[in-house]
Amino acid sequence: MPISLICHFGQFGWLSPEEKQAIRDAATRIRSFGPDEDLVSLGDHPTDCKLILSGYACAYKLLFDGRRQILSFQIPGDICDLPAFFLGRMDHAIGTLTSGNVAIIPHEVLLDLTQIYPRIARALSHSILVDAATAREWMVRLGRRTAYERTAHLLCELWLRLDAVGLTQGDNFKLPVTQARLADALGLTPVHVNRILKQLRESGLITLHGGTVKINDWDGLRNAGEFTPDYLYPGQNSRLQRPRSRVVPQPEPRGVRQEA
Amino acid sequence: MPISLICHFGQFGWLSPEEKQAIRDAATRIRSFGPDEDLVSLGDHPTDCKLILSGYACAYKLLFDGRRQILSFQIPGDICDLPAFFLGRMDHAIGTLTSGNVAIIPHEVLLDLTQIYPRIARALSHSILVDAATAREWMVRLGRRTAYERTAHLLCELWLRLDAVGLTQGDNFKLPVTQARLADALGLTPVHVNRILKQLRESGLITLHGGTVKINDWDGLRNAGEFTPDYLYPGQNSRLQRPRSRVVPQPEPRGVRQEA
DNA sequence: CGCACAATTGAAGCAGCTCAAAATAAGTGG
DNA sequence: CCACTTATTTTGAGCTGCTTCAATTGTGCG
Repeated sequence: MPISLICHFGQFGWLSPEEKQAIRDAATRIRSFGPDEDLVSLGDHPTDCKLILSGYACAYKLLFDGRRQILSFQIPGDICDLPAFFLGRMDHAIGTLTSGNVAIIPHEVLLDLTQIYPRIARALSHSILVDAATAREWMVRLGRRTAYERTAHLLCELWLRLDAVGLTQGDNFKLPVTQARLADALGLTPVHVNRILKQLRESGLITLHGGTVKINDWDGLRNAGEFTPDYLYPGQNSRLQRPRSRVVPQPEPRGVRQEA
Repeated sequence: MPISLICHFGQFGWLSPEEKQAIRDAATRIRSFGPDEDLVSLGDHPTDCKLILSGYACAYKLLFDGRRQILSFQIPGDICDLPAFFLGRMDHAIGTLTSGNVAIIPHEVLLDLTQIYPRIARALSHSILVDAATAREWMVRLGRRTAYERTAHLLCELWLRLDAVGLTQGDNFKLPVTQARLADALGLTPVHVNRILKQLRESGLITLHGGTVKINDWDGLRNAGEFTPDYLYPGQNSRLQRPRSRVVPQPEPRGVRQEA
């Protein structure tokens, strides 16, 4: 993906051309990544932000014995290590799911941007808050939904998020994610994910072939997962709509360092 | 709890006396609540924030058939509906667990405060980000830990959070929460929570009587839950330490309204 | 073609659930 | 302060959704 397209996605969708150009200029370089590597590791104190241009990543945490929980999927347009911009330290890791590339934006440059362009600060704030809302729904999914409901729900969420950044083709979307990784996201085993996907196929709700998901029956899938998209704040997250947040974060004056 | 104590807790622990007084003055009134009522409902567009002074509440979401997932516990010092200050709308509900009371702070007053006192803006921002980090650990708990591990982990977290606001007595803390509510937090059934608590008791890790938890074996409990407290950012969350965040949110100029 | 990884299927086990009842605690009105 | 009511905790027994273990089939790629 060319750098000129950096700001066509996600939370930057509703910025002005000037603001988008400022973000493009802020990217000091592009870094490509392969599948299954860590973009950011647990405990890191990054000094830059990574804006995903292409490819998919995920936020995750590990237990000592290797169990892994995926906390969110990171798609083009997402700044995958934005929490560390505010908190200074990563309390989780960011792993890639496919190959792709990211734009590197130094924290200090982003800081300046937020001071010059309040709407950019607003975009970052909004991203943090919508991520938190998505995490809340993720908790409900893990804690109180059956495997079948969970899977249906996640597929709905993925379609909607991908559609917001123009990465769907009608009812289809690419899901270049192994069933083992879906399992890590859903809190299930890979074997069971396989069986559930089979059920969803046999129910006629979806079709799966070659890493592409086709949603055949939107109402059915939405119903199966009891999916309501309000938590994604679609009216604001989408590039089709302008922001209406009343309140947003802005950076403080420089100089205070995070962590001893 | 008298209003003079409002700011002794939680994210306000490290503000200056002047800033604390400003928050005290911002509370237009105190409202008391009983157990098991909604402080804020799903879909609300609150115009004020509710700072818990005493008692316990929780954030939760319901499924249509009544299944409930508790997303976080809200303790004295927490502003339970802070996300709505930024996003305008509640994507979840806040229910009380005990009786208690809250200080009501109108959004517009809080907005002014954040503009006058950047450190207050920083405190709010920090609260949002630590809540998000806590949610990440909550997801791991729900998705990848066994019932025994989950319960041990949650008890560790609760002790630490309560201790940060001075609500522990040594290794003891009051947990005025029914097992059914613990179950909603842990993604389990009440019956199973009961059995797990029995196991924790019989392992000698905790003692339970009359709504009071005593942690007999900190190492054992920490180990059982594989608990590492870094996600709570204890160095900053505690009133014992001053903030070091580099970047914080501040409000934008007034006038832009949230939601159509 | 053949290697490595992913998807699929089967069979058996178990963690946690459901249903049901008893014991204990907590209110509550007299 | 007691008797009565109601909620909560506790325990048992059986069940099931998901897991574990293991083997087979399919698939992308050098």
